[in-house]
Amino acid sequence: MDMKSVEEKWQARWEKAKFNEFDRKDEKKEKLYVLEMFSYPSGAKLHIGHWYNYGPTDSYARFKRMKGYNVFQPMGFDAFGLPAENYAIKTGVHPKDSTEKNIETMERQLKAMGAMFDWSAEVKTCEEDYYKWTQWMFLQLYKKGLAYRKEAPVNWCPSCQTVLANEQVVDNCCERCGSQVVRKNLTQWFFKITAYAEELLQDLDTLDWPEKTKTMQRNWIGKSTGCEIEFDCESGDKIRVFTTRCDTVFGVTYVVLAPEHPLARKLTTPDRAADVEAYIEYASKANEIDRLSTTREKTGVFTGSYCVNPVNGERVPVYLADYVLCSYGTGAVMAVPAHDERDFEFAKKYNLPVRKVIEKKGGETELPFCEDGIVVNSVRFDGLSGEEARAEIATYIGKIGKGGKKVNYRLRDWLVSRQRYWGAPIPVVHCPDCGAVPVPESDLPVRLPYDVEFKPDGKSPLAKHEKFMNAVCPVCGKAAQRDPDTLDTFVCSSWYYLRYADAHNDKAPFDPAAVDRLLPVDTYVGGAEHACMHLLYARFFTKALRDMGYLHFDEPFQRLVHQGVILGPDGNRMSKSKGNVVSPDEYVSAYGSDVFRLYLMFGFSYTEGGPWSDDGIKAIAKFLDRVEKTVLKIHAYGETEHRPFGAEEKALDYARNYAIQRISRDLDAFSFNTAVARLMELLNAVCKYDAKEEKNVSLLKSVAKDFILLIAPCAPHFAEELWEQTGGTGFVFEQPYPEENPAALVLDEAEYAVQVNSRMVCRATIANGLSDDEIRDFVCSIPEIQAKTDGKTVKKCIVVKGRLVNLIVG
RNA sequence: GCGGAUAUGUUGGAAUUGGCAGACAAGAUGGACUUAGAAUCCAUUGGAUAACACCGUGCAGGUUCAAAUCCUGUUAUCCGCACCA
Repeated sequence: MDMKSVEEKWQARWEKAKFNEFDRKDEKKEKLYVLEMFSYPSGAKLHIGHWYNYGPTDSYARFKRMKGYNVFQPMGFDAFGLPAENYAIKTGVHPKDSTEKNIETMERQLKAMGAMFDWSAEVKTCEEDYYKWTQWMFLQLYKKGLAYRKEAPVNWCPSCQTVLANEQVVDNCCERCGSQVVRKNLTQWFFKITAYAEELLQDLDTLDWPEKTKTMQRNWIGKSTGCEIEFDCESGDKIRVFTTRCDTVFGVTYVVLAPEHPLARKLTTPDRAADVEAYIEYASKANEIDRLSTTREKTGVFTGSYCVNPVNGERVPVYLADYVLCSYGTGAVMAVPAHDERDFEFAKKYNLPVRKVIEKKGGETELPFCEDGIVVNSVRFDGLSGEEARAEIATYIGKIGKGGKKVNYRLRDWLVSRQRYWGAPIPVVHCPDCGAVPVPESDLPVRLPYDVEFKPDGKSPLAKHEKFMNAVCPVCGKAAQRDPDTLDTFVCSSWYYLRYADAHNDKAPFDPAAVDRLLPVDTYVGGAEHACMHLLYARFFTKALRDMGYLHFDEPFQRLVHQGVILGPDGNRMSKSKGNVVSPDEYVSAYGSDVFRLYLMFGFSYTEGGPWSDDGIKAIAKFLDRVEKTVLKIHAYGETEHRPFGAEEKALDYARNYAIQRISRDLDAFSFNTAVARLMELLNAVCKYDAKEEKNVSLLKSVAKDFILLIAPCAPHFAEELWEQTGGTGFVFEQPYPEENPAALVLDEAEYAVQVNSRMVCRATIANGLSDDEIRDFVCSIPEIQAKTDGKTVKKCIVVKGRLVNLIVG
C-alpha cells in the first residue's frame, strides 16, 4: 500500500466531511472529552514526544468513537513563553514572528499525523482573542480577593541587569555571562491558591489519576497539623513560630529567623550589625534546594537579641540561619536541638545548649532523638506521650494567649508576575493616588505592543515602551503607569481546556452552557512533569471559577494518564546540546504515519517510555503488509462454504473474540503495546487457519472484517483504505467496534499446571465444570503425578480454577 | 537534601494483580525458495547439562502451599522541587 497517497486521500475525505469536528447537535450519544496537553511551539517541528503523546491517545479517542461516544478532541498552542523571547534576544527575530511560524509548521505536521483533532476549536494563547480572557481571569480573581501584591525575591544577574528564570541559573551563576546571581526583592502579583489548599487536597480522592501523581500533589500541598507559638522579644516585637512538635517546647534553647524575615534587621543589635549584614548578603546567594539540604553545613549568625519562651519564661537568643525558609510557615522556628537533627547540628556548631525533654520509651535516649517518646523536664506535662503532650500544650498555649493549634501547608501562593515581554500583560494600572487599579473589563485586552526592545538592560521590555506604559487611571483619570510585567504562562494554560468548548466567543471567555455540555475533561493525557504545577493550577482555576458561579463542577480532569518520556538512543533525555535528538520526520516519510504511530504504540510501555531505538519499526511495516495481503486474499474468496463449523473453526472464533475482549480492555487502559500484540496474535491465528486446504469461508470473511475494525483506531488511514477495498461503505470509523460474543469465549476444557509440593510436574487438560474434589481425583490418576505421590498422603489440594492444581503431600 | 518512580532473556517489553516467568516482537542460529537476498516462508532460541536433577525477575533477608508481584533492609538509575513549559 502506498501509505503517503493513502494518508492524503483519507485526510482530505475526513476534512471534507468535517468528520473530526465534534457534533454539537448530537444529544443522544454520550460526550467524551479527550484532551492532550497542548503544544508549546518552541522548536519549529514536532518531536517524538509530541507524536508519542498524541498518536496513541488519538487511537484511544478513535476507539471510543467507534464504541459510540461523541468524542471531542481539540488541539491548540501554549504560545507565550521564555524560549521565544530568548531566541529573540539571540537572533533579533520577534517572538510573535517566530512563534507564528512555528505554529504554522506544527499545525501542518499535526494534520499530517492524521489525528482526529477538531481544528474548529483551535486555541492559541498568544492571540488577542485569547489573552484578553486570560486578563479577564486575572480581574475576576482580583475581584474575588484571590490576587494580591507582595514582595518576593527574583534571581537577579547584576551584570546582565536582568531577572533570570531558575532554568537560566546554573550553579548559582547566570547561564549567559557566568556572574553570580543574587536574590532581589520586587513587588509582584500572587494568586491565593493557598485559600484552596484544603479542598485541593481533599478532592484528590475523587479523581481517577495515577496514584503517584496524587501522592506528589499531596506532598506538594504538604498539610501539617501543629501549633503556632508567640515568643515576645525584649524589643517588644513578637516572633511567631510554627511547629509540629510543641511537645518539645520546654527544650527550646534558641529561636531562628530566616535571613529574609522582616524582623531580621530590626532585632539586630548595633554591635552585631556588620556580621548580620554579611550573613544576609551571603544567604541571598544560595538557592532553596541547597538551603534545604540536610547535609549542607549549617550556617547562621546571632542577632544580639533575646526573646522569651512563653511556657517557662526562659530568655533564649535569636539567630538567623538559612536553613529556615521565609516561604514556609512563619519564616521562624523554635529550635530544640535535643529533638531535631538540624537544630542539633546548629547548636553543636555554635555552642548552644541542648536540653532533653523527650525520653525514649524503654531504652537509652540518644540525642538528637527525633521520634515520639515520654515528656520529661517539662513541669506539669511530664510523663505524657507525644500525642497527649501536643494536644495539652497547644491548648495551654492558647489559654495563655500565645498562639495555639494551627494547620499549616507547604503550598505557597502562586507568583504570577514575570519581568518579561512575551506573555499576557497584567491588566493593572498604577496610579500615584489610587495605587494599583485593575483595568476595567470593557478596556480589555491590554494589548501587547509589537515594537519593543528585548535586549536586557535592567528594565522589563514593556517598562521601556512609553506608549504602552502611559495610561490613565480608571478611577481618578490622572496620568498613571501600566504594570510592566506579564503573566506566568501557567495562567494561560490554567483555563485553555474551558476555552476549547467555546473557542470563538467574543463576548465572554466561554458560554457556561457550552462548558456544561463538554466539561469536565474525561481523559487528560500529558507528561508527569506537570504533576505539581500545571495540574494544580488548573484545578485551582476551576474551583475559583466555580465559586464565582461560572462553572458547575469541582474538578477539570476526571481521568489523567501520563505518557512516559522517549529518551535519546543513549538513554539520556533528548537535547540539542547532547546531540541525541531523533526526529520523527524521516521515519514518517519512509514508513508513513500509521506505521510510525503503531510502532510507538507497540515498542514502549506507554506510561514508561524509554530510550529510542528503531529496531522494530520494520517489523511493524511488515505486519501491516501481512494484514493487507491476508485480508485482500480472504476478500477475494468465493462465497462457497467448504467446511462446517468444527473444532478448528471454534478455535478461530475463540481467537477472534479473545482478541476483541483484550484489545478493548487494553485500549481503555492505555496499554497499547499489548493491544497491538493481540492484533498480531489474531493475524497469526487467521493465517494459520487460512493455510488449511479446506476452510469455512464465511467465518474467515467475518473475522477479516472484524480485523479491519479492530485495527482501525491504531492504523486509521490503512484501515479506511482496506475497508473501502473490501467493499465497505462510508468511513470505517462510522462502524461500531466489534463486541465479543461471550459464548465463544467459553471453552469446554482448560489446561492446568499440576504441581506437587509447589513444584511443577506436568500440564493437564481438564474439563470445565468439575468440582475441586473431582479435579483432585483426576489429577491423582495421572501417571506422572502418581509417581511423585506414591506412598505418600495428600494432605492438601489447592485448586485455582482454570489455571493450577497444587498437591501438598508428605 | 526532600518528594515521586523504575530495575524481568542479547534487546523492546508481557504476566489475568499472589497461581505455568519470558506473551507479542526484535536480534541471532539453522533450513527452504532463488542467479542473488537487507525479500518471503519454516524451525530453534532464559542459563546450565549428554540428558535429567537444577538455577533464574538489581542485591540480602522474610511472609506464604505458592512471590517478578506482599513486607523489611539495601544498591543503582531516572523525574520533579515552585521563573522551562
